[in-house]
This record gives sequence, C-alpha cells and structure tokens, in this order.
Amino acid sequence: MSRRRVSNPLALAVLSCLNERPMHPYEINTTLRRRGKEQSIKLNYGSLYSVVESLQKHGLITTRETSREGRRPERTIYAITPEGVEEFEDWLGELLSTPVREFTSLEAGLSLMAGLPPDEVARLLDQRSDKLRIEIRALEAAGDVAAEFDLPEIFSVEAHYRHAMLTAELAFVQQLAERIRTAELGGTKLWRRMHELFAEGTSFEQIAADPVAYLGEEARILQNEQPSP
Amino acid sequence: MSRRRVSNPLALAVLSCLNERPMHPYEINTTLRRRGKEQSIKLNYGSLYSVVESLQKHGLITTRETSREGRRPERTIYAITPEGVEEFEDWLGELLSTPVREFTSLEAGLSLMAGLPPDEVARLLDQRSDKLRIEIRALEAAGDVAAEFDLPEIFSVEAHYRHAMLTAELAFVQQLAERIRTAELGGTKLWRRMHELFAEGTSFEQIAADPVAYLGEEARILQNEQPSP
DNA sequence: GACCGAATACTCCATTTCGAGTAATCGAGT
DNA sequence: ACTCGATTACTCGAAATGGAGTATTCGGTC
Repeated sequence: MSRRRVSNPLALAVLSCLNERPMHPYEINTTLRRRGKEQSIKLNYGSLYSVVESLQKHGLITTRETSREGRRPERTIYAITPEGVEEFEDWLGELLSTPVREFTSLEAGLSLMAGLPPDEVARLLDQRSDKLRIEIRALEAAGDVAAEFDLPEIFSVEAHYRHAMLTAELAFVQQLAERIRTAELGGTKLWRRMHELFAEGTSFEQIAADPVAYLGEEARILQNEQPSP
Repeated sequence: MSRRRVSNPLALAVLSCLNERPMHPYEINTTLRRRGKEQSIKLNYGSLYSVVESLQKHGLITTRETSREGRRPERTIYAITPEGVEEFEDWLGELLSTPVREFTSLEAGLSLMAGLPPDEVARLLDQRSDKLRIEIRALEAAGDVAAEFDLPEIFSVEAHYRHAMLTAELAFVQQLAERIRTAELGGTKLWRRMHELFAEGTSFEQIAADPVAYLGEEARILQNEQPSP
C-alpha cells in the first residue's frame, strides 16, 4: 500500500481545484484542461471519476449537492474538507521536496541498448536528437505566445522545467551518439565485435562460454557476469 | 489500444534476456536484478508472469520445456521466436529514437505549486536540492566502484543518463528557489499577495470575483482565466 | 542432526487504470 | 426548421499492476 490513501496525482489536481471552490467532476476536467495541466498530470475520464469517488470515500472531499438540468446526466458537486486541505498541502509539499525514482522510457532503452549494434544505436540517437530539437522549439514558441499575453511565468513553471529537462536530454543524447561513434565510450569495441560475431552466425551462448577467446582480454569481466553496480 | 501488442517495458527486458538464451521466468528475474536493470525497468513478480504469458499468447516467445526438481514448483522454460526478435529490435529502436511525454512527479508538483505560499515552496525546493545532491553523490560513488572493477561504461549508460538528468534537475530547482525568493520569477508578487489574503481569511472566490481590486493591475490577466499556453 | 534464515519459484487477487462508448444538449450555419 | 459537429457529463468493463502469500529446498551453525 502506498503512503497516500489515494495515490494518483490526478487526485492532487482534484484537491487543488476544490481548494478554490466546489465543482462537479466534469468542471474539474475542463478547468484543468483550460489551464493546460493535462500536459503535466495524466487526466482521463475513467481515472477522474474513480479518483473522485475514492477521495470522497476517504473523507477528503464531500458531496455538496446533486442537480440535474433537463434529461442530462446528474451532476454531483463536491467540496473539499479540512482533512482534504491538509492532505493537499502535505502531498504537494512532498512532491516538491522529495525526489522519487521514475522509470522513463529512454532509461529503459539505454539499459538494454547493447542488444542492438553500436552504429544503429548511434543513428537512432541522432533521430532522437532531431525530434528533441523540434519539441524544444515548440516549447519555446509556446512560451513566447504566453509572454505576449503577459501571462506571468509562474503559471507555466512546468513548461520551463520540461524545457530544462529536454535540453539536458538533448545534450546527453548528442554526446552519447558521438562517444559511440568515436569508441570513446568504454566497452564499445567489445560491443561492436560482439555484433559482428552475431552477424556471422555465432550464438550468444558460444561467446558466453569463453568470452576471452572470442572478444579478447577486455572481455574478462564478462566471465562470471557483471556485479550489480 | 497501444501500438505494441504487449506494452509493458518489462516485456522488452524479457525479450532481451531470451534473445541471449532460453530461460524460465524466475531466472529472467534474477538475471535482470543481477545486472541492476530493475533500477531502470519496473520489475515485480505479478507483472513478470503476466507479461511472459502475454508474450507467449502473441507468439513472441514459446515454451521450450517444463521441468520440475523434487517437489518444487514447476519451471517453464521459454525461448524467443523470430517474431519476438523482430519485435525486440523494433521496439528498442523506437524507445531510443522517439521521445514520449512522461508524467513526472516534480512536473505535477510544479504545475500546482501556486497552491502553497511562495516562501514555503522555496523552502521545499531547497530540501529537494539537498536530497538531489545526496543522490548524485551516491550515483558517482557507484560509478567509481564500477570503474575499479573495470566494468565498461556501456553496462551502465542508464546510470550516466540518470546522473545527467539529476544534475539538470538540481540546477533548475536551485535557480527556481532563488528566483522565487528574489521575486525575479514573473508573477511572484501576485502569488505572495494572494496567500497573504488567504491568511487574512479572504476566500478564493472573493478574489476571483474582482482580482484587480484585490491584487492590483498585474492581476488583469486573471479576469477571464488564463488561456492554455 | 535439528534448526533457521535466505533463496527459489511461483500464485492469487484486490485495486487501479484506461479509453471507448453513450446519450443528451447547444450553437452555427443553410 | 433542421441538421450536424462540438460540448457536456458520465458509465462500463477489459486489462494491467502490485505485492502479500505459499511452499519447498539449501547452506550454515550450534
């Protein structure tokens, strides 16, 4: 069980809205989208309604009134409770103050990249760099538009953060591709030789049985598997 | 429906192992852990077994043999199929070449940070900086150990990537805290005044009804809600 | 040789998540 | 007056996730 009674970040966004004033779930949805928060917090209907229900079950919000207009579906308006306010402040404080291990897709890819030959990885990383540059430019353009509307920076810190992260990723990816191509990255020769052997039809198991014979002195470390770093 | 028949990154890790040689699920588990991949790819039993089953159902792996030793649970050994190899290469290529929107907890926190008063946010960000520095040092220490064992860099690129990202995050967070304190961050005065009013008991709804009266000229933008940036 | 903790190898199932589907209403044009 | 796409407001169930629980065996030690 997670530390929070409701652990989906969307629940925090819900509390944040209800901290302003009572709303019904669909209004929370439109409010968050209007403010562009769905870029930073995963928001889909299924989760929204189940998260609201769960918040209510745990006493962090209460139903204020239910109304219906014509034959449209019933609308239930929710309000935040004092416990909800406390949870909101505590949770938001935790998000800001405490880094958590996140599993990103690039990290997964990098951790398995030895499964593809070095030249191909370098080429793929170049492609990524191109796409990253496009994304970065798009973010900058959006920032310029916001500035023109005199929208204070505080309403888009998330975007600035994303910009910083994308820029750092681009720098890393570019440098990595370069270091693979120049074999400056430790182990690249081993890696290249390995895929040359695969291309010739040698199996992984054959190589693993006697790495030094196939790959040279550098492969001594593979003898009894890498220790966990 | 997602583009991949099996979309959990753990499935890619499973394919990566079986690409070396046939294994049973628990052996995949220990192999990945021994190599420290569980730091980069979420790995728990429930997911492992259901992912393996799903991969088999889709023809990406096949059962090679089932054996049992004594009265221990049965072990089913799986092998990768040609379609599995293709999926592995294609998927890994996509992970490396194509950035995807990720929802990080800091980004969620930043997007809602206006819900806490500026001084507190600055303090929380300082706390985060301290913890980030500790994590960064731990990563560097692990890297030194790996270097001492002559473990080539290629086996821990993920860690280098994480290091780069943490460093960038630290720089951003430090700078943001500073810019909040100096009110250099656009909108900080508005934000501060807002929480002063809350502390005095003014409600959000009162302020929202006539922001300029409460917050001054700078609040004109709030009149009919921010456009999505 | 009996005992204990660690490792082996899963199983099970309560939650959670996701997004397609539904159904009514509004508003802008023809 | 009508039609057609957008918006409003949610429902539903299949699939994924997470992690506690189970049952056996091994390796050391008192």
